[in-house]
Amino acid sequence: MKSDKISELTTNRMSIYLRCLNELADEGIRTVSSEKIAKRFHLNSAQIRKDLAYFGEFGVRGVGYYVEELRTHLRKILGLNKEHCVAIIGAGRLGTALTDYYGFSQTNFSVAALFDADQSKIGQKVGEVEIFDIKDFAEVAERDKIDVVVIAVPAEFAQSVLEQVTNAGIKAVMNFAPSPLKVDENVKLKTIDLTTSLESLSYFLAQPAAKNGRK
Amino acid sequence: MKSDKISELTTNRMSIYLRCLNELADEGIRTVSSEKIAKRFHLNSAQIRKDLAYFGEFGVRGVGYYVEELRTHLRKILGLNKEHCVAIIGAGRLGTALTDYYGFSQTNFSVAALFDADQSKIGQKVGEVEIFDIKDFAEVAERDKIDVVVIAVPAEFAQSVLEQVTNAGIKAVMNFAPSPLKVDENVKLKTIDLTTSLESLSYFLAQPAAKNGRK
DNA sequence: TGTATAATGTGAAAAAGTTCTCAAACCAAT
DNA sequence: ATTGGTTTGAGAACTTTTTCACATTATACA
Repeated sequence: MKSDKISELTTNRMSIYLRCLNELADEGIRTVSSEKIAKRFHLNSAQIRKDLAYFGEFGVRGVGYYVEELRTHLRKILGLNKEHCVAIIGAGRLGTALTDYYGFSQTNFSVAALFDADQSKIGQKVGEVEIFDIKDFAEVAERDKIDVVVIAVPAEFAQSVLEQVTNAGIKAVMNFAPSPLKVDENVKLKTIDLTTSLESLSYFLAQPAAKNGRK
Repeated sequence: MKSDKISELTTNRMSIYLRCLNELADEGIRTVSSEKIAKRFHLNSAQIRKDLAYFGEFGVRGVGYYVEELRTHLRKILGLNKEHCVAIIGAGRLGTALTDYYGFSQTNFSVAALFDADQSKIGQKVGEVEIFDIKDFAEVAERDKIDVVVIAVPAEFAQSVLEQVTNAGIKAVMNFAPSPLKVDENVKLKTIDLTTSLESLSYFLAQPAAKNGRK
């Protein structure tokens, strides 16, 4: 274990491993080898071992990993041993859909508040979640202990929203706006760029190899 | 130019470059250097040049790139010189939100159809887009020339939906289900895993360095 | 025409990420 | 105990990706 600087590729995989272990645990499996995980979930066993080893010696040689024990470690590592409160900025189609999506899921994330600039929306509710004026973000975020923000506003507003929430002390932001955002290095920004993803599919279809969409 | 095998990292960036060029073009800028693009959009100029050079010699030494010309090249490379018809499987919150999201945008992608298994939804419309029975996918996809599919169904149904659409000849799939899917190698699958993204933010918050969400 | 400045395209170096390999450690059975 | 079969953890080897450095080509202006 020498958790010097762990790459995002590794931490993303940790999340995947946790999901795999949850499935194994549900089936009552008590121990599992990296090889078995790899086979079943189409992963690479050496990579699983290497990733896990960054964080500690969780396995037992000749045996493998104890499923419950490893789950506990992974949850701890991923900071899932505490609740996270999410605010979504932008109460449009995407923002409201995400409100439900996350609220639904039995994870450690719960959507505590929605924000918008459109006065006609403010005060309304999406399920249990109230829509607040974006102007009041700092105040509401403080009160509701928001620690994660999702940006679901049009591209042209994304940068200013980002600045507003980081100024209010938010350190983790997930951005859906197709816009290149500049952010302080002590803040973690994760951009999910649907346009780029779609265009990357389009690129694939345009290659001669992919004999195109319809057969 | 030696487009042997271009990495997905490169093609994703091509999409970003196109977006940057669109912005420059809107401002009436005619030529631009890789250095100027890099400065303005927080990118790396060497990488821009290297990425572009995989596809051809688009620049002029001492001058830079002609904005309009490069845009045309990028659109062609990304297969954006033709319309793409998208089908979304799963008419839940996320699926319907995406229907609007893409429909809205002035891109080359238009959502032609929604699919669901829930009989009560079939026949209804989301905006202009009708909801069909997933059983009829092959038929409707053929008729509407669907070439891209978005999977927005619960994780447990994702694999079977994927198989159904690839059997119908679909070659490009974007998946929102947090599920490790197995796919034929002549099909391009792009998974957007919101759970993993959130947990990666959670990991960051759990690090001592990030002195946590609320200040 | 010649000189100075600008900026590409590319080979080489560096950095980052993945896979291989195997000694060490564990378990079960004799 | 000893042997044989497993499986981890980690160094080494390999692959991929990014960054550097600069020869080459273009423009502008004296």
